[in-house]
Amino acid sequence: MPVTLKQLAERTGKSITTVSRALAGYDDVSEETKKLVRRVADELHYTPNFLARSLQKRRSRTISLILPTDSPRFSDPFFSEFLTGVANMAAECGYDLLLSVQAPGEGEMELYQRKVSSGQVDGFVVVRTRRRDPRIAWLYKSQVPFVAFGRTENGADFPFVDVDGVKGMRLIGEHLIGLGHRRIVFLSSPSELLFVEHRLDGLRQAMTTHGLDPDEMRILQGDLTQKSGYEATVSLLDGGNPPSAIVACNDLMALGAMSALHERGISVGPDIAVTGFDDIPMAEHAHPPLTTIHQPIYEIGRKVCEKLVRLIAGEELASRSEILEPRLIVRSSCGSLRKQPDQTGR
Amino acid sequence: MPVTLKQLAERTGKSITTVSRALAGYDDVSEETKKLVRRVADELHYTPNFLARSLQKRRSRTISLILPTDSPRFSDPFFSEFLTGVANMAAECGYDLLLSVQAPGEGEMELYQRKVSSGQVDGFVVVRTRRRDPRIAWLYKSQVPFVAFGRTENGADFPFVDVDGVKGMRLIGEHLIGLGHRRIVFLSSPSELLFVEHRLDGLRQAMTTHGLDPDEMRILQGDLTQKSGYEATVSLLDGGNPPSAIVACNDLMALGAMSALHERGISVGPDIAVTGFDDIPMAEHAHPPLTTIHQPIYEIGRKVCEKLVRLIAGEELASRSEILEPRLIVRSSCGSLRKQPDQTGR
DNA sequence: ACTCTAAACCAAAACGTTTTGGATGTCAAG
DNA sequence: CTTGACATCCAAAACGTTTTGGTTTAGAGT
Repeated sequence: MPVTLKQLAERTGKSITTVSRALAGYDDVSEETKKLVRRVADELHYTPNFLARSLQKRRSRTISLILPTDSPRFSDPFFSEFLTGVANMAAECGYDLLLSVQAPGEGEMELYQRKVSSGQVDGFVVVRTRRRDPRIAWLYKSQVPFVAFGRTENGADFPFVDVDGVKGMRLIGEHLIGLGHRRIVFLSSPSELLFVEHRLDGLRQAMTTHGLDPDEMRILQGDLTQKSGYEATVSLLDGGNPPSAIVACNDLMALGAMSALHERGISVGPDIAVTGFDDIPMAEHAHPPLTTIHQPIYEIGRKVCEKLVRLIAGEELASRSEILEPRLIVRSSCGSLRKQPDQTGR
Repeated sequence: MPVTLKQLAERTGKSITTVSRALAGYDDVSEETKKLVRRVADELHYTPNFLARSLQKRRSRTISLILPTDSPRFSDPFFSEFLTGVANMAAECGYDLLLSVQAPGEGEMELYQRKVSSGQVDGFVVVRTRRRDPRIAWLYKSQVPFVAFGRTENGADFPFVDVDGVKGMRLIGEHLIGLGHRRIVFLSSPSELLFVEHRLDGLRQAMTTHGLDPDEMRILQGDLTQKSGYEATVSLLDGGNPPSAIVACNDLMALGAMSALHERGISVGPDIAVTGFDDIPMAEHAHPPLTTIHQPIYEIGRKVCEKLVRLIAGEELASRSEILEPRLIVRSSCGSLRKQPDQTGR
C-alpha cells in the first residue's frame, strides 16, 4: 500500500534507477529531473522502504543495546538517563536504537550473535561490563563494532567510555578521612561488575595514603538496589559496633542505608556519614542531601553512541577509549555541611 | 559473509525453495530432507536474514515505543520498569523493541508516520497519553496497530491499559480526610497529561463526599520531577499559611515535597502529611515511607505489549481496554502510622 | 497400457531498494 | 564526417528471503 519507487517512476515517466538516484542527489541526474522527482515524491508522501534499503546496502542503521538484567523489574534512574543520551545521539546521527533485555549467562551470547548475523543491527552499546566479559571478548574477536560503557579486567584495547572510579572513590575516601572518619564500612555488590572493584580500590588507596589499614575495613554485600542497601545496613546496626561512615558503591544503596539509619533514629551526617556514587537526581533531594561522585551519565550515553556511529562508518577514532574525571559533590550526608544551599551547579 | 539459504542449498544438494520450506516445517518436504537441512543449517550456524524475511513477509516483528520527552535528561524509575515489562514480553512473543525519543509537537507525528510507512515497525506502544492526543487520533484513523498506556479525553474506542486514577486518588483523599485533614494542597502538573486530571478529580470527589469544598483546595504546578515538587513546596512554605496535607500527583514530586519540608524542619507525617502516586521502589524507602497508590507498572508493560502483539497478529481482543484497580499503600508519610513495618507486601 | 493421486521437489517471481555497467544523444573539436 | 567528451538516462542484477504455480516420479487403480 505504501508508495514505492516504482510508482514514482510511473508518475514521473522516468526509470526507477533515475528516480532513486535523483532522490539520492547523484549528479548524473539533471536538476530539472531532480526537482520533478522530489516534487512528486513529496506529493505522494514517499518514504523509502527501510527494509529493502537495508537489505541492499547491508547496513541497517540500527544499533542494539541489550540490558543485562536478571531481575525482571529493573528500575534504575541512572540507566534511563543513559538510555536517553544514547537514543538522542542515535537519532541525531540517523540511527535507530533496538532495545532488548537479556540476563547474563545462558542465551546471552546467542542473542548478540543472532542480532548481528541476521543483519538486524550494525553495532552494539555494551553496558554493565563485567570483569571478564564474554560479550566483549566475542564482539572483539568477531570484529563487530561496539562501544562499552565501562571496562573489563584484561585491559583489552576496545573502545569504551568510563568514569575513573578509582579516583572518584579516592576523593570520597580522602574527604571522609579528612573529616576524621576512621571506622568505615563499604557497601559493595557481590557481582562480577568491575566498577565495584574500582571503587573499592579507590577507597583502599585513600586509606593507605593516610596510614589506615584497608584490611580492617568491613565490607557488606548488596546488589546495587536501594532495598539491599537498606537490608545490609539493618544487619550492620544489629551487629553492634557501628562505623562512623558508610561508603556505598552507588547512590541507590546509599539511600537505602540512610533509610535504615533514619529508622533507628540515627542522624545521617552528624552521627554516621553516608556517601554514594553516581549523583542520580534523587541524591540532591535526599535527607540529608547525599555526598557523592557526579557522573555525567547523559553525556556519557551520547559519547558512547557517537563513538559507535563513527566506528560503524569505518572512521578511525581519535581516542578509542576515554576515562572521564570524576567530580566530588559534597553535600551534607557526610556531616561536613549543615543545611547549606545546593552545591551541584546542576 | 553470513550463511545464506543459497549456501545451504548448495551444501545439501537441494533447491533454495526446498531448504526454505524444510526449515519452515512445511509438509511437502520429506522427513529425511528436513533432517538433512536442519543438520547442515546447524553446522553452518545459519541465521535467517531478518531484513530479507521482513521485506518479503511485509512484517518486521518489531514494535516501536517513542518516548515523548522534551527534557533531554529523562530520569524516571517508573518508566524504566515499564520499559522492561514491554521489552520482556516482546521478547517472549518473538518481537523486537525499537526505542526512540521525540518531544511532543513539531516532528512528532512525522516520526510515527515514517516508522510505519518505511515498514520498520508493525505497531506502537503509546505512553504518556495526552488529553487530546494527535498520536492516537492518527494511529486510529490510519488503522495502525497500537496500544496505549493511558487514555485520552474523547473516550475513543482504542485499546489501552490504565489504572483507575480517579478511584486511586479518591482512596487517598478519603484516607487523609478520615485522618482529619482539611487543608489540602494538590501538587499538579501543567501539562495536558490526562492522568493528572483524573487524579485531581478523584481528590475532589473525596472532598465533596465528605462535605468539603474542592474549590477551596490550592493547586500548585510542577512538572512531575522531584525538583519541581521541591520548588513548589518551597514557595508554598514561603507563602505562609501551610496546609495540613500535600497530595502530589506522583511519587517523585511527593519526594521533592518531603525534601523541602525536611529542610524547613517540618516533620513529614505528624506536622504535614504527604502522599504520592505510583509506588516507585523509592517510595518504600523514603523518610518517612511514602503513602501512595500502587501501580503494577511492570505488569502493565507486559499487558500492553501482549495486547499489541495480538492486535498485530489480527486477533480480536477479548477486552480492548482494561482499567486496573488501584491499591492504596498506607505508610507513615501521612501521619497515620509511626515507624511501622512495611505494608506493601512487595 | 492408461489415468489418477500423492509425495517430493523446484524455477521463477516477488518484496523495494541500490549499484553496475552501459546506452543514447548532443555538441565541440579535429 | 569522425571522434571524443559530456550530460542524462536506464535495464538488469543484486541483496536473501517466501510464495506461487508448477513438474517429476512412483505407485495404485482400472
